[in-house]
Amino acid sequence: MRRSEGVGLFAKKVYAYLKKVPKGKVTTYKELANTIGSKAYRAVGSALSENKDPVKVPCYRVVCSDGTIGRYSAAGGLKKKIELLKKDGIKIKNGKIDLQRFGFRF
DNA sequence: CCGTTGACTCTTT
DNA sequence: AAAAGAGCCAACG
Repeated sequence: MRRSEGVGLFAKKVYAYLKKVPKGKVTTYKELANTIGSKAYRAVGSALSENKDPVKVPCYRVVCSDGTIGRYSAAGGLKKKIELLKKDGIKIKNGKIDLQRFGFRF
């Protein structure tokens, strides 16, 4: 029963696709999962929480589908995530992101 | 294999 | 607007 593919094949795909997101843009958990070919929105987030390569995998670039920041377990916490996003050139409005402008579509 | 959990999302109160 | 409920899927014990 190959329930788990080593470290989790699913997570691997998440990392791979996330790396494709251009700088200055963000993606949502839903879009990411959909691109991979699954609807495991939650699994995507869980995979990112494991985040083995924070440098290669900018998890801060992943936000909720409604534009909210979501969560950030890495150093600095949610606050740091917002800072990083702003640094990428993403404008945050009242704690929310304009997915119309910054939401990257695969 | 089953039950619980979770960086989610959608619909209904 | 905010909270609660239902649905979704992968990882873990």
